[in-house]
Amino acid sequence: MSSDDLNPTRKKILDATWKLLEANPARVVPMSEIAKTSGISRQAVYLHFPTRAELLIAVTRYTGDQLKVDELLAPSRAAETGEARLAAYIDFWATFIPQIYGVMKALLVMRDSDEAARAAWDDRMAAFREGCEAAVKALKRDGQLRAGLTVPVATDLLWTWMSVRNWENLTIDCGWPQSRYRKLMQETARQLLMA
Amino acid sequence: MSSDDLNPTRKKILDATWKLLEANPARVVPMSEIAKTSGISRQAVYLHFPTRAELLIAVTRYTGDQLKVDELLAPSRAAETGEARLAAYIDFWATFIPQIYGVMKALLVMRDSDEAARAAWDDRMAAFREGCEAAVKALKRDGQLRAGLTVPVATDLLWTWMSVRNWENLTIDCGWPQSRYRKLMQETARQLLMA
DNA sequence: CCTTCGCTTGACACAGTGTCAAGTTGACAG
DNA sequence: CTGTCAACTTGACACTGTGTCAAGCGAAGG
Repeated sequence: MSSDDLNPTRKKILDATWKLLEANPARVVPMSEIAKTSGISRQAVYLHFPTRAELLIAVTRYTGDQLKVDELLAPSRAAETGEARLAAYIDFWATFIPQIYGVMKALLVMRDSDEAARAAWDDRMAAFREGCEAAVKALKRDGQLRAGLTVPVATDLLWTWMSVRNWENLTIDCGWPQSRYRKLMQETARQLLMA
Repeated sequence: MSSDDLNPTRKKILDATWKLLEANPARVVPMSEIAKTSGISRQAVYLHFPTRAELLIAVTRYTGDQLKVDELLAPSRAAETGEARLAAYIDFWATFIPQIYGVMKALLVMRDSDEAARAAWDDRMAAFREGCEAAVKALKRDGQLRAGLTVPVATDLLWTWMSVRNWENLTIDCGWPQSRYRKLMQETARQLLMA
């Protein structure tokens, strides 16, 4: 869908932005630097993306398309049991986060000061949340959901526990290798949600 | 200790900043607004706090002093069993976070762009982490720590799970009332850490 | 040949941080 | 009473970054 926007200049900008954000997720990359890296004038960037927020949002969609999210999600969707679905979803997410972290972080930083960025972030998070909810519902269906947990509350828990910020906290701040993150997320999500 | 800095102008600035941050945690409050609210010229603020980061750091210390953290921590420190210590610590934290959220959020926003803010945040978080570690060690001592968890890993888990960002996520984004947050933190921390 | 589209160049307004210099005011010491 | 000093004020400035505007340029296509 959004891959139709294959305008070469636009693509150059998106690629440059992605690259810069991935290289330095914490820093707020100025538009001038994005322009320079794209090999394009600063104004041309504004011609394609009227504001910084719109550029970030477009990059978010772009990375999603490039990474073929739907394919990565297939195993989770195909899972028979709730338990398997949860495991597959966590696996997907643990693979996915590191690849989009730079872009998501940039969006997250803007979220506090920009309405459009907030909406874009919330939209992405809502999609992620749906995945969590589907897993939780599958658990519930199989009678595996821990006593005392309703579907929405369990979804909140899972969604929060697997959030980008927690990934950041555990891998970047605590220095966990990706493998440990993956393993412990599997284990702890079970502890949190299952009977 | 830092309460000795009872210089009235300084205090006015700290109070105004605290108030403004608490009133609107997300927004980046400009120095000019802090000055106006303090009833003082913008330059005078810079006379007391050379940079925005130093002001935020001072406010963080100030709020800690005002809220008598040590007193609030007493029940946790006095706990006999590991389980009681964990429960008391979570209780402390669930009471404490909402009161410092505005200030911590401001520090968190600056953390990504300012070295001093990063250091201040990390310092506060290290203190919080020590509390987590003490609780985890008490659990370990009592043989209550879940099999397969080492003290540092369990500390990372607890610390991450109880983080300011997760509080923000659950109460502000998910809309949980404070009571539910407290109750579920107690419950889930057990699930995560205990045998 | 002339238009139009996509881009460039260079200017500008605006907000916010941090700096600087000169002036005011009030307290306190001699 | 006078002089001094510290704390504060006023008003300017430089700098960075966003977003806007207007004029120009070059190549593709009617």
